[in-house]
This record gives sequence, structure tokens and C-alpha cells, in this order.
Amino acid sequence: MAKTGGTARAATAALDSLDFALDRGSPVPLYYQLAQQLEAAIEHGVLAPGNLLGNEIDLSTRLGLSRPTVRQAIQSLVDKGLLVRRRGVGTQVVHSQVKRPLELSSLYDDLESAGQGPTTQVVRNEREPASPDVAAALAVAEGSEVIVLDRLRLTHGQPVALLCNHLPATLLDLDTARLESTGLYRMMRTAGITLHSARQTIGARSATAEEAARLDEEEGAALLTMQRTAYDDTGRPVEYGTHIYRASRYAFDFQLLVRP
Amino acid sequence: MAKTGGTARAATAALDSLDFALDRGSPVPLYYQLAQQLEAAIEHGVLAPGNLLGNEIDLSTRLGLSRPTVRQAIQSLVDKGLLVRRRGVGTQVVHSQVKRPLELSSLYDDLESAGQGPTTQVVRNEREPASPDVAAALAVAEGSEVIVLDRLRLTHGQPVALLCNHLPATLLDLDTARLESTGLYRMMRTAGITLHSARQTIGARSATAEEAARLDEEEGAALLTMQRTAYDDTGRPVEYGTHIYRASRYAFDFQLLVRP
DNA sequence: GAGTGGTCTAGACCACAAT
DNA sequence: TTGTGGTCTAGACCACTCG
Repeated sequence: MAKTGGTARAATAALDSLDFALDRGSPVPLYYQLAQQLEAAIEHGVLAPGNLLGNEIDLSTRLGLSRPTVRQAIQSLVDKGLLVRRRGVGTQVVHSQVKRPLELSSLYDDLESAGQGPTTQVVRNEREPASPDVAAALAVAEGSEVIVLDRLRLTHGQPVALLCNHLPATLLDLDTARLESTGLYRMMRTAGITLHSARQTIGARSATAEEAARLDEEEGAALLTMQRTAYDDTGRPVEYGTHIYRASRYAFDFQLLVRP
Repeated sequence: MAKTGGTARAATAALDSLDFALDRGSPVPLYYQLAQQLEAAIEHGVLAPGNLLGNEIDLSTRLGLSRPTVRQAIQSLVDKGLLVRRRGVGTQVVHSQVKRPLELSSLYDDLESAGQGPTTQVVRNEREPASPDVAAALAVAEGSEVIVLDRLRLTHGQPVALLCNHLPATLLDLDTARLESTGLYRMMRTAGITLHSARQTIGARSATAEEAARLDEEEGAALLTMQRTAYDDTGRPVEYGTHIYRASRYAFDFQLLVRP
């Protein structure tokens, strides 16, 4: 029985009237079903920022779940930054509606190609011996064969970026036509490669005459540069990229979460 | 009993000889003690990349812990990107030794001030009415009082960055002397504010004449720009920063983890 | 078929925060 | 003192991978 005497306690009311539909026959885990429905409730404003979630014991008995299962669902949303737990207080919805985390920032952007807005022209798709820096980044022997990919990214018909990517030659076959229609990222996933982490360095410098010409900028214009090594779920490097963006038309936008 | 017949199985051997010292009297959780010691073993190379960790059941009985506790320890390292779990296979150390994740990239850097290398001069530390963009970022009323902080970051006596930060006026008191010796980040922590997440936009542009003069660059030199809003653990914005870095002396370097 | 991690349960005690 | 989340236990069954 909740204390519904004052307005201060009303924060929990929203959840009381919520009922979650859990399908035990479904292959999707119960904690995940609960997490998704909680997330949806938060996203749709049914659970407003600051709302208390009610204690875990009540919630678990009400849902017919064990407490660890409910905790697992809640924890996943805490990890996403949607909920906050406070010992002795409760679990509440985070105040600022931080939108979609965008997860891998430009990573998907850069590797994708399909989609409405941006298009990508494959300028070069070959194999060549690895230079020292490429070999180091991909953890292969210097001089061993690697895939080199040069692409030009356009939005609204305007050049935005020069993308140069290197991949281990043994990783997959890259058909240029499929590459332009499907995107590198999807082709990697199809080949059973799941990206897991990436290390990025973002800097800036002035455009050379050649870069300026290719990007339709003035010589000396500010460019954003990015170097990235991406790793699969076993920690093996699967992609090394050196990208150049027109600063006048592109910026990196991402969210950081602090792990406690 | 492990099958120690072949060399292929030797991967587990390293762990067998490891013994972990768990202190049940300590206030630090058992799963955390285990996680720290596993991480140390990985860092020191006792557990080499690719090594299997041995199954969770054995590990738990050997350590005198329950399986969920062991799983919690392992999971925390999986989240850090140090371990990989594969159903039907086992848990193994990730191949690439991805160094310290650096977590919040330049966030701590920018907010810190103490330390040997970089120093920070507080150029301005005042309160003023919030401009529209500042008010929006900090979720306060337009025109309400906010703290404005202008700082100059130096390394080796050379200017590196112009840092402009805005904070809600009610958040804390910023003594300039303490600010230069302690750093903004530590002062916020001391005030009970724990950073939780941040939203960043990184771009580039050419230096104006004034910026060039203050940063000891040529006019038109490439600059890195960064805008950030940082949130505490309740999701309230606690800091809004507009920073300018000399691209010739500074780059952002960070690691991204893909959440599965 | 054997071994692995993935999920789930039904309890328990503790530390911390508010009242 | 009461209620909350934080931690921990000792089992269970399932899904997947591999030989």
C-alpha cells in the first residue's frame, strides 16, 4: 500500500497504473522485455524525469519476477543513463532527457553508405602491401597484403569527407558495387564480424591544395581529421581509418558516460 | 581435472596457478575484489590475450564464491572490454591490449588543473546573466545568474587552449586561487557533485586575429572547437563549456565501446 | 553428448538515507 | 526506526558451440 496522502508521493503513481506485458514463452529474456518497456515508458513521458520507480521488491512481486531479474532490467537502464539508483532513496528517472546516445558516434556513419541523405563513392578498392603505420594499427606483418579503400562522402551533392580505410586482406571480400549500396559496416556484420570497440584520435589542420580541390574548399581551410582503429569482439583490429572532414560541413557529436 | 594433454589446452594453465586473495572482512565487495585482481593479472600479462578463463562453475567453487558473484566480477571486466564471453566456448582475454579507456576523454583534462604538466590560468571568474544558449544548455531561466569562467591552458609554458565554462550559480562557490591549484573537477566532487555523462560536439575552424594572438598562432590557423554539456548523476546539467584548442598542439584521443 | 555461458528463482543479510 | 538499494548464496533449466 503506497502512501498516497501528499502530492510529494505522487511521483510513484505513474508506475502503479503501468502494466507490463511479459511473455514467458518468448525467447527474449524477461529482464530485457522489462527493460524495453521501462525505456519506452520513459521515452513516451509516462515516467517523467524525477519519478520514483518504486522499490524493487514490490516491483518484482507485482510482475511475478524475482528480484535479481528486476534488478538486471533496471541495471541495464542505469547503464544507459536513463535511471539513477540511490541507496535508501530509490530508483528514479534521470532529469535531463538525454536523447539517443548515438553510441559509436561517427563510426556507423562512416562505415554506412546506404540511406537517404549521404552517399558514398568508392574511389579506390584494391589490395596492397601494408605500410608501417597500417601494419602496426592492424597488427599484421609489414608488407603483408591489406585492403585499401578510398571513398568520397557526399551530402546533398556536396563533398563532405575523404575516407581512407584499411582492412586485413583475409577479413572479407569487398565488392565495390555492394559496397556503395550496402555500406562497409553492413558487409562486415554479414561476414560475421561484430564491432566491439574503437580507438579514435580527432584533430584539425589546414587543407592542402589537393585536399581543397577534392573537397571543394579553399586552400588553408580548416579540416577535421580522424584516425580510428576498430576492434571486433575478440579484440582483433578489423579496420583502420584515416578520415578528413570539411569542418564547415561536419562536426562530431557524441555522448560520454562515466562509469562509476 | 583439466585436460592437460595438449598444448592447445595450455591456455587455461595460467589461471590455475593464480590464487586470488579474497578478504571477506573488507568492506569492498567480493565481486569487486575479484575483478580488480583479474584486471591486474591481465594488465601484468599473467593472463595473456586469448587465454581462457576457465568455466564459471569451477572458478566459483575454487574461490569459495557463488556463481552469480563470480559472474558479476567477470561481467564488469567484459563491460570494460577486457574479457569476451562466448557461449559454448568460454571466457577469454581480449586480443588487443587496449590500454586505459581514458573514460571521459578530455573531460577530466579540461576540468583538472592540478598536476605536473599542464597549468591553467583563470582569466575571469564572475557571475553574469545567462545568455539564451547558456540558459538552454544549463536548463535555467534566461537572464538568471550563472558563473562564467574563462581560463587559459598552458603546457610547457605554451598556450594550448582557451576554456570558457558556464555553471549554475547555485551549484558551488569558485574561489579563483583554489581553482588554479585544485582544479574545477575536484572542486565539484568535493561539493558532492558526481559527473555522470556529457554531450560533446567537436568541430574545427580557422582562428580569428584575436584568437590567434591569445594562442600564439597565425591568423587563419586551424583550431579544434569543442562544446560540451556535462550532467550529474541525476541528469541535471552542471557545466557548459565552449573550448578552443590549438590543433597544432592538441588532439582528442578516446576509446568507444559498443554496447551489444 | 559434453561443456559452456545465459537466464532465472527465492530466499538472506548488510549499508545507507530519510524520518 | 523504517525503507531502500547493494551484495551474496545455492541451486535450476536452457541455448549454444564444439567434437
